Amino acid sequence: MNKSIEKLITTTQALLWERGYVGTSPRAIQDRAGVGQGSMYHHFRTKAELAQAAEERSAAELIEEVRALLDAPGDPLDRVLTYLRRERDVLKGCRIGRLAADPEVVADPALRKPLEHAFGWITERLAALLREAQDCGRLPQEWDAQSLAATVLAVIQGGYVLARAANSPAPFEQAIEGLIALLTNNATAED
Amino acid sequence: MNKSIEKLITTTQALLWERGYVGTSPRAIQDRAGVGQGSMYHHFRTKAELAQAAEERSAAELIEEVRALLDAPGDPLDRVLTYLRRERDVLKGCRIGRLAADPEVVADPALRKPLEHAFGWITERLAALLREAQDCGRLPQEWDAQSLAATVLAVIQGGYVLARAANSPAPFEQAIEGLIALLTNNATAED
DNA sequence: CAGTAAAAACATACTAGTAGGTACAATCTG
DNA sequence: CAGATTGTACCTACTAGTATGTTTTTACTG
Repeated sequence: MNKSIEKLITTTQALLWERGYVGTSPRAIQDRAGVGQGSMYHHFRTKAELAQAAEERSAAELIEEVRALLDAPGDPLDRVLTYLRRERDVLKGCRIGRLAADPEVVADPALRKPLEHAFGWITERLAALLREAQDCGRLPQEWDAQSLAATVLAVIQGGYVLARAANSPAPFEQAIEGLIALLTNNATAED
Repeated sequence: MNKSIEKLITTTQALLWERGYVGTSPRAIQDRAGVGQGSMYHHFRTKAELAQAAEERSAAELIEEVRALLDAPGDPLDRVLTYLRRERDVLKGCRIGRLAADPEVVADPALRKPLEHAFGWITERLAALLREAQDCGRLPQEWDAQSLAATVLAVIQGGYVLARAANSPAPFEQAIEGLIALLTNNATAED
């Protein structure tokens, strides 16, 4: 067990979430982690390398949380709705989506990969559930599950953006409710 | 006409879009604008003051562009769909939404206000059109137009996030197509 | 099992360059 | 020529490290 490495990664995760990649300085990481400069640069050669480790951890944690919700037993569409209504610290935003705003993250393949992986995984998992929902007759067969999955994830990510712009969770909640109305009151609802 | 003021504002608009508030330094603004430090600090007392002017300009421009699209003649729902399919430089993201990621912007009321104003205006305008669409019978009356408007805007903003994370416009386009399917293939479609 | 060698871990000092300004003199412009 | 504008110098603090020295572990030998 290396205590310093662990502390550096969790601290960097927190700072990346709060302030993004450009807004997070090595010094801020060291101070908050209570780890000296020499230590930090011993374990991680650059800020980017440490950020990458932190991103990978955050992506894995997010995937694990979403997997737990979406793998639950029950009706597939209901599980998607549960995921949509999941409790969130809305104004804090998404630990992964936040990083997509940083040009340095998007430009560096190593820094961008964890984002692509997390969002790719969630989209695929949602698409699979939505296809199940189509097979159950709860969604029209002619809809494209893959596109719909992207829509679901986009509403969440966009909801965060609107909420932070308004400094209020209300737009997030409205966006979610609007999507739920769209998903539950569709052409198959009258069967 | 003050040439320096104009150049400073348009340059800051561009830099805020590209790099956000934290990532934009006074020096970078001066260099790209070709304006000296003395000039800049003569016209704008702080970086925040200049950023605010740039944000207000960007918000006004965005509103004007959206207004032009949404005020066009024709069926209200079709106008929303046209807005959704509008051409965009997807990987560049939204000039306003990008700033919601910056904690310093969200924390400062003066810097946050233009975002709240722009998104508030667009949401209201969309909600009005969606209500019209309900009155035309193209959307179910029981849906809440305000929530739906938030959903539409969230899909766009979230689409940008997903696209940048994937370094590809594809997730954006999928999210839009999914939303269009939801909006056009609903319970009233069988009337 | 003591002793030691090597490596891993941590700390301190230093660096060139940038962030976000202030102070003030010089220069336009009406 | 007064007031608006601009250029230059300067400031303190921070960024992203490098360089170097000091402990602390671990691993092996006799």
